[in-house]
Amino acid sequence: MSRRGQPNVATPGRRQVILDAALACFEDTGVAATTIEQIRDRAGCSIGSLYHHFGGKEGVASALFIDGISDLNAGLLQRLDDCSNAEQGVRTCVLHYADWVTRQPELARFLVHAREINFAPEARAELKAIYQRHFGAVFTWFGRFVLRGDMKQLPPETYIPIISGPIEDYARQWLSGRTRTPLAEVAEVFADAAWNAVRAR
Amino acid sequence: MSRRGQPNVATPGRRQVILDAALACFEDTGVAATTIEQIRDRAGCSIGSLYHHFGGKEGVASALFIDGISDLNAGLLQRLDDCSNAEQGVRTCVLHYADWVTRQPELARFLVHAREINFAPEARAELKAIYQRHFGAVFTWFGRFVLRGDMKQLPPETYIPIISGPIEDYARQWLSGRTRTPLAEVAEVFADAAWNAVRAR
DNA sequence: ATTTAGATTAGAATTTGATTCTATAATATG
DNA sequence: CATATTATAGAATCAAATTCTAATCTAAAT
Repeated sequence: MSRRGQPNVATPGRRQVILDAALACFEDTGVAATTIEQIRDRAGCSIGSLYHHFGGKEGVASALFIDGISDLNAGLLQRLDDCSNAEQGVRTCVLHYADWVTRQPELARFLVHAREINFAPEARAELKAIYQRHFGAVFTWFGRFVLRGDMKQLPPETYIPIISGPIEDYARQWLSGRTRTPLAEVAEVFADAAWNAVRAR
Repeated sequence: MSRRGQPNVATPGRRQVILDAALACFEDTGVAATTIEQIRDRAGCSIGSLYHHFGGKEGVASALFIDGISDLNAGLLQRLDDCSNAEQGVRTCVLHYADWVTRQPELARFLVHAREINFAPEARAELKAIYQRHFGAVFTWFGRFVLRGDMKQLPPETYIPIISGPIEDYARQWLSGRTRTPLAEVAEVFADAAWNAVRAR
């Protein structure tokens, strides 16, 4: 017997199961080194199913990446809503990143190390749109404080690196184990540094 | 005729030829997507030769990475020698990085996007040693200015992210084409920001 | 000058992993 | 309940990585 396929019972969450399995594999083995077979095995699905949903490893990675970035971004915008001045806003950018990375280190590790993935054109386009929307909103939020003279006037493309660069760099180190001090313990230092770097004086 | 191998005339520079070919391929196709065959073809060597020298794509990448980092680090230490106060030192860290990336964008692009590579244990150990030596030297250089009270006293592991994080983040954007303004045009802004973030006040 | 050991090169053979393809079953829709 | 669509399975195929053996070169020793 065992002629051909014996598809499973309906598994509506199959997509998410595969994503979770993939993240776990990436965490264990590294993105580059995990094989489709490992993901398939961990997810308990067939090759066919995996390709049906995602079209390959790159597709799985894209989906994971987009989900992660979207969550990170949405959280920041939410917290900015509660801020009422430039300093609070700047500090929130830094602290939110630290919190988010601390809360989901596996996903954060993936996001950080996935920068190099060759996303397909569609995924790239979607990401570009996400970034544009997000940074558009962030700049709108901060714009008034620059105009009002609370923050230095700088070339626009330099604000994000100045404010977020340091905490992201430190997070990368922490996530890869090169540093032990938890993010929470140094986040305030980075928040201070960011504010000192952009405040009008 | 053409029974077996017909090794070439001695090619002492073979190692470097392969490294150059690899960098060119990585630049064209991306690290993940270039195949051994492409590198072999561009280098004009055999598979055997490539594996003999590097043991595979990962080995080629490691060697390239270590060479690049070493050059970057050495350049900084050299330039720090000419600095005589904390502000000069901090600014030099930023400006040197900007210069270096501008001068060899291909290598820089590789370094930045190679973070995710699964280096072999030996390569990892070598890199760790390189970093320890380098950052040891850098901390020695800056230490006196912290003691003297010219710079803020901060958790030691935060200085590098604060000073170098922003320019590295911007460089990553520039290298991947998401930003047009050349590094040289914004480097001073990042140098100012770095100094403002760490100066005693 | 010969011999020998180690380093370097070559490319066929093998292995491993990615991707495609066809068949089967589940689910939804009229 | 017929039909279309979606989801699943896994064998077959394809492509790339890696191994392996043989040939050639280089340099040191005699």
